[in-house]
Amino acid sequence: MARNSGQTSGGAKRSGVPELPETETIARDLNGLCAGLAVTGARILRPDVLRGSTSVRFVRDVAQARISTVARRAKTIVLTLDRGIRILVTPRFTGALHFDLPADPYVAVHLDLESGHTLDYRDVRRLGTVALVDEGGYAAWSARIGLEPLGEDFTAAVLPGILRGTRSAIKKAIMDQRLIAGIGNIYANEALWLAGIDPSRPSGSLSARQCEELVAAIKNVLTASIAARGTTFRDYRDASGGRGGFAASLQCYSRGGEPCGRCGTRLTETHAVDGRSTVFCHRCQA
DNA sequence: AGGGGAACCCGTACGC
DNA sequence: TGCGTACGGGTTCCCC
Repeated sequence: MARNSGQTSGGAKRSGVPELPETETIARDLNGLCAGLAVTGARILRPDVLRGSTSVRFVRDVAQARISTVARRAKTIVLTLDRGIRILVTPRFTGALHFDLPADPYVAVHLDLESGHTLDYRDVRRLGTVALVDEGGYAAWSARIGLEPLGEDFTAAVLPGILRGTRSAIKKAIMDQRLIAGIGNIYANEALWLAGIDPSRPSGSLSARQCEELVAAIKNVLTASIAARGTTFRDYRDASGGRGGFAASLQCYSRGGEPCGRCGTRLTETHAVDGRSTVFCHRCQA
C-alpha cells in the first residue's frame, strides 16, 4: 500500500480547501491582473452558484462596471467594482477564479474584460458561491466575520476576549469565522502544533502564555504559507492555474502516524475533536 | 445562546 | 467490467 501519491496520503482524501493563504494569493494576483479593467460582458452558465441576485440582474449590474480592486476577506475574494457593487467569490472546495482560462465545461460565471481578457469562476462541484452585494450588503456581511488574523489588531491581548463565551475546543474556536477570519482545518492543525496546544483543550483554559504562542503561531503559519502561495493537495489552483508550494512545509496536517518534527513521537490522527481530521502530537501539545 | 444536524453539489472511491 | 452508492468539506440555516 503506497502512501505517498502526492494527492492523498494515509488513505484519507484531502481536498485542500482554499483557506486564507490560498484566497490571499488569488486576490493579490488578480488585483495585479484585473484592477482598472472594465467588464464588457457577463455570462452565467451555472446560476445555482449565485447568491443575492438573479442571472439577469447580475449581468445587468456587472456589465459595463469597472473593477477597481481585488482583495480578500476571510476565505472570500472580494472584487470591488465602481458603482458601489462588489462580487464576493467563496470557492469552498473545488471553486477557483481563473484569468484568461481556455474554454472549460465547469465554468459557472464568465466575465469578459476589456482588451480581450476574461475572468472565469470555475467550480466542478459547485458548492462555492458568487454573491453580488451593494456597499450595505458588504458591510453587513463583513460585520458578521471576526478579526483578520494577520491584522495588527489581532493580538494576544485580544484573544481571551474573542474566546470568552465559547466553551468549545480551541481548534473549533479558531476555525469559527465569527471569531477569527479565514482559518480552516489545515491551518488550525498547523497553528496548534506550532503553539504546542492540544486541539481538544477548552477555549477558555488557555494561559496568557499560550494565547501569545497561539497568536504568534497563527500569524507565522499563515504568513509562511502566503509566501509559498498556499497549500495544494488536489484541487486548489491559483488564478493562473498554478499550485501552491506549502504542502511540503506542513508539520502535522496529513501526517498522522509520522514522527513529530519536534520530538519524534508518532503524530495522532483523530476525528474526535470536531468531526474533522485532527492531527497532533500527544507529547508536545498540552 | 450555542450546539447539533441537514442541505448544498458531484467527482471519486469503493463495493458487489 | 460496470453499475450503484457512500463520501467529503465550509457555510448557512433550521431546530432544539
